[in-house]
Amino acid sequence: MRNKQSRIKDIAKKAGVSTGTVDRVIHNRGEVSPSTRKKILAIINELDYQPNLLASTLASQKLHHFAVLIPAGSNHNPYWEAPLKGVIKAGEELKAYGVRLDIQTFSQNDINDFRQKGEVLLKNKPDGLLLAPVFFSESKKFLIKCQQHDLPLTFIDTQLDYKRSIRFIGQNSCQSGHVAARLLGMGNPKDASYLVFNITSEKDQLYHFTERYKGFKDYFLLRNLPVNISVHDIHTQGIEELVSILKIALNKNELIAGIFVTGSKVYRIARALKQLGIQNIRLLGFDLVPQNMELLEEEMIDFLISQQPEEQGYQGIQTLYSVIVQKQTVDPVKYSAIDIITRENISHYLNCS
Amino acid sequence: MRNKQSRIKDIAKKAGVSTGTVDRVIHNRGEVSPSTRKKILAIINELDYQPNLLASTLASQKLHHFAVLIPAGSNHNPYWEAPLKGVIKAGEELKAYGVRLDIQTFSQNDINDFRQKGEVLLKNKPDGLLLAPVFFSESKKFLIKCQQHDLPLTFIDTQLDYKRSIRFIGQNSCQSGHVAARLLGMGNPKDASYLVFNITSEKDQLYHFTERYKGFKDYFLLRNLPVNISVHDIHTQGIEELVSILKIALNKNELIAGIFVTGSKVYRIARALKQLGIQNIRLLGFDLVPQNMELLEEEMIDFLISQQPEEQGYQGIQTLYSVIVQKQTVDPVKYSAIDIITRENISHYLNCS
DNA sequence: TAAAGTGCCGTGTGCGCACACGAAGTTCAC
DNA sequence: GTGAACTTCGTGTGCGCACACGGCACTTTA
Repeated sequence: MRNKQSRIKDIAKKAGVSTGTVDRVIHNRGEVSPSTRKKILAIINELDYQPNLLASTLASQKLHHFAVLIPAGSNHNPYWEAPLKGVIKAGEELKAYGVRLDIQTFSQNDINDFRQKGEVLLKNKPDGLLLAPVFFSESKKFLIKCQQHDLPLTFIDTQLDYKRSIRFIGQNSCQSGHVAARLLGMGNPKDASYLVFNITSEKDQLYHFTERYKGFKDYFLLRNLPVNISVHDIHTQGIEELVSILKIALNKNELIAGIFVTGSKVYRIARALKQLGIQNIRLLGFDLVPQNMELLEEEMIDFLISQQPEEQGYQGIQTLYSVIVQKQTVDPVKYSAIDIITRENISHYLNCS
Repeated sequence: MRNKQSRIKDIAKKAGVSTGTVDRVIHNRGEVSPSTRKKILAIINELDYQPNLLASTLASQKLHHFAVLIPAGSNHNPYWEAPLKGVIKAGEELKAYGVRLDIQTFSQNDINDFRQKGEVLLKNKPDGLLLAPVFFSESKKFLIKCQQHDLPLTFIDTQLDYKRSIRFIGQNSCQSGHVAARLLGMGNPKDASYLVFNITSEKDQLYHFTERYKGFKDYFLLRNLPVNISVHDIHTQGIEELVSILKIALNKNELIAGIFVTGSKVYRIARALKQLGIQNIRLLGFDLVPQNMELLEEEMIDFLISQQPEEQGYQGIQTLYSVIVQKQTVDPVKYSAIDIITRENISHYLNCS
């Protein structure tokens, strides 16, 4: 048990060759006769040789260049600050391993910005890319260029078809809709009524919105619950439209048991409800952005569903490293946890360090 | 931006001394005149020198010895398999950094086993210890011996008073009781009735049970909800006692809105309910052990609250390393997230790799 | 004044590995 | 049978750091 890790030198001695030859075998650099190669491989296997990563990265002064292309966080939608934080954390950790990040964030409202930043990144010939392809068709075009560079990449948040895709890291949106349905539906009559709001200003997110709604609806369908769901798509910024829709819905005979907001703008519904003086309708939305956290604290929002965005950014970079540098293999899809946040457990989801 | 990390050699050249002198300053090994020392420190500051961890650990062939003393997982209570898994994972990662783990698990029913394993560990003079002090008074005695060795340690699961305590990693049990109350109480009438079960076979866990119950009760108190809570302490193994208690409770006039099990044995209540053919009572308990997961799947259990046990083990070891070896400082308490698990999101909490 | 002691510092070696360079041995053409 | 080309392998150096050793200048002691 106490025998130290075996080194290249040990293998060499045992095989009766020099360390250089062993090294050539390990790195498949040829110039080794088949017989000695076979002998050395056998010994490597026998000793269960694990290369010393420290010494290895220290000696090979290689630099690895990873590009990051994700939306910028804004006051209006600070969500993307979290993945960025994770990316930076991973970057710090991997700095000693010769990893250099080239991070570009683009405005969520500006397709041209996305295109420009993308081109800047590709110019530097990165060894890998972390991409959040929130603009669907523009991302498609961008991926064609990536293909030309034979650039391996990981997706976060949204997944697109790409030949050299290493991994998708993000939420199973349909399943998070299921969770939402359970939390909103719990304890309510079988034929309760629910409101669903898709509140969007940017073009992106549409995919997640529809998938979440699908999951929500299917939950009740699968259980044969004859619920009443009315969906509202909101594109305006003000609160007036929301207030009037809520007013109309509440004036109907049926009881509204819960409100499902398919994205992070749930705080706007909460404010509208506040304005109307309504407290007793269960409200659920997504993402731990400050506005939501505040209203969760006030109990105007009952549940938030989060997807560990910081972890996604972190894993995105770590995955690039372990696959591109360490040549490991990973599952092509990694779904993030669907965290259920209430006023009572929110504190544990804040400093994820 | 493209300047490489500065090295000891750079500092030496800039200060007009040799690398040996710089090294002596960095490691406070004396034998340096105050004036050159000051000069070197200034340059280190100016260049924002960060030692290359790879080279550093590679050169100093130090071995660090960490001991681990936690309960063994059993068929009866497999919970502790999870922290162990985390411990082992951290051990693998730190192997290259010269960390060696000495892991001892003890039977949860056998105080003597705990004592013996503890003595074995101390004999090897570890540099640090990860301890789960589930036996209260015996752990106290053990800590006195640790004190004599001036042994730094991290606690997981339960915290005790100890001078050289580095960190406690575990759940805020009171707060998890709050979460339980919200999930069980949601949508129920103000004066609903709840059953609470403390199911214990071992002596441990008592602390968590009472804290969780306290949090549960306080939730309703704080909101002035005149709920009706009846508590049952269970020490038997069979299902009969549970069935009869449930029968009696259900025959009363009041409606039972939810059942709160303060520990991981919630599956036993679920089985009793199943036997009685009762479906519509909300049931909540703790920990992702296989029995519970199965019944969550069947929707006999509505919620499980988990505390990231694998992460706790992992963090416990990582903390030892960063504090003892890397001389970093950490908060004395690190509460784990209070995960809310339902049938719909359980899959994301299984393979935490 | 020589010997012994002290403060301060430079040099050299090695950690395990990557990789360049060059030295043997072998094959082949003429 | 001689040189060229190729195959196969060993040696040496350096990555950034830790640490042992020894050396120089100066002071103290007899």
